[in-house]
Amino acid sequence: MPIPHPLPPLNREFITHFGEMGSRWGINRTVGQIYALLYISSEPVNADEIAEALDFSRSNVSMGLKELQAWRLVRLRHLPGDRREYFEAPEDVWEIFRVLAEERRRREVEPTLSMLRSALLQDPGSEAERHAQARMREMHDLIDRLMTWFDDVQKLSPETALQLMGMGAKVTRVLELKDRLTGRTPRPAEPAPTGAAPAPSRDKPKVT
Amino acid sequence: MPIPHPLPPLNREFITHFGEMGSRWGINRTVGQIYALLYISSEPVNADEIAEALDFSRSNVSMGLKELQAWRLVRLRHLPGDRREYFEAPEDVWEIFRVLAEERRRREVEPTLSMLRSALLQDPGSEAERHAQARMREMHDLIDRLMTWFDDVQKLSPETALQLMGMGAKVTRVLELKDRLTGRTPRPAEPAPTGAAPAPSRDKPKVT
DNA sequence: CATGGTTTTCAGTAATTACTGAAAATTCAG
DNA sequence: CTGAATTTTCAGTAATTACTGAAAACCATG
Repeated sequence: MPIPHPLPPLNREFITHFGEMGSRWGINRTVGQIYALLYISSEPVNADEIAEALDFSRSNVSMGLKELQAWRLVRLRHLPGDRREYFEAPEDVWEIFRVLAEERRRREVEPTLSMLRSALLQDPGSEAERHAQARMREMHDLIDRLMTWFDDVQKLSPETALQLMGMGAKVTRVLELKDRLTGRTPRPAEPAPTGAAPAPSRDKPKVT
Repeated sequence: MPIPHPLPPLNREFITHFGEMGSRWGINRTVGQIYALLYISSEPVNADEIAEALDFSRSNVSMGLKELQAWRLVRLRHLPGDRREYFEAPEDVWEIFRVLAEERRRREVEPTLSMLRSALLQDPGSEAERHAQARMREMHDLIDRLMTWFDDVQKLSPETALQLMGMGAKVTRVLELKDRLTGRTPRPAEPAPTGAAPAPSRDKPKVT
């Protein structure tokens, strides 16, 4: 079943919206639209169909697909008896979200962490630099924690991850209980590793 | 203590990097740089100092600051005996992260959810629309869950939130245990509310 | 309420980013 | 191999976004 032309209003609306959103998140509008189209299609789509449906030039579509492949967001398929390449988005939305986050991390977060780490190794030649470093350390530590946490969640199966989120604030009761048992009141920014605590902090080499 | 001019190399490097990063996340480069400057400054800074330090026109700085205020990322201060306005970033990185996320949610995520919800209410006039709707529902549900979860975390104190993340995968042991107790093996995408389960799923009106 | 200091606005321009068509490269069936 | 089908590249151009200087608006003080 080919892509209807023109696109039905619902599909059109979705695609337009995601083009818009893409551009707000630093992804170019046409790439966003192409992905939206793939996402809502019930079967793989080839480049010509995309160009037709969205009224982009063939070369624009080619570039967009290249970009999406670089982001590992599309699967490439070949239909028997057809030389053209067909593209599709993963079935599972959570998978898409995961890959997107992974890729952004690789491209943007990791370089930022490196930059911060290297800045923290230099010795400050002035008060301005000393203070800047202190701030950078705070930022580094937050990002680092967020990433470690994200690693953990990422390893979970989609179901477990969603379930975990479903628990939300509930989980904190465990923490409150733990705090009461180990007899301290939540205060310091540092997890303050309590010897007897059931969840000793991870021993990532901490830049200090 | 005024901003040194030219900026010391460490500070310069940090600022440049964040300008770059900003643009990759859909925030214009100069706004990113201005914020980086504020972030690493040990005291409030006025617009002229920013223009001087970064070599931007005064009007460009004015627009950048306006933007940052709209994002609620800067505090405005007045120093006694000085008519000019001084700006500063919050002390706490987690607070910055939180506000940023909140604001992006308000501006981009909520409109997307609305769009999806409204699309899901229409009745599909074709098979293409019917399938598109099914995909939209999946996306809606994922975003909705992520947001509910984020709400919960956001309510936590910074310390507790970081602590929670520090636990990471550990938390899942609780889930595994619970699954074993309630005698099911993680499988369905839906949390499948078990009557006796300690954490019954939230009852947000589900678009269906 | 006039004045100098300060911030904001905005039309014009510069810089960047996106898009296109034509041509080159690739791929594969015969 | 050859050539038709398909995809990619890329130089040129269009569209968008960012930035500036000059002027307007604002505002605290004498």
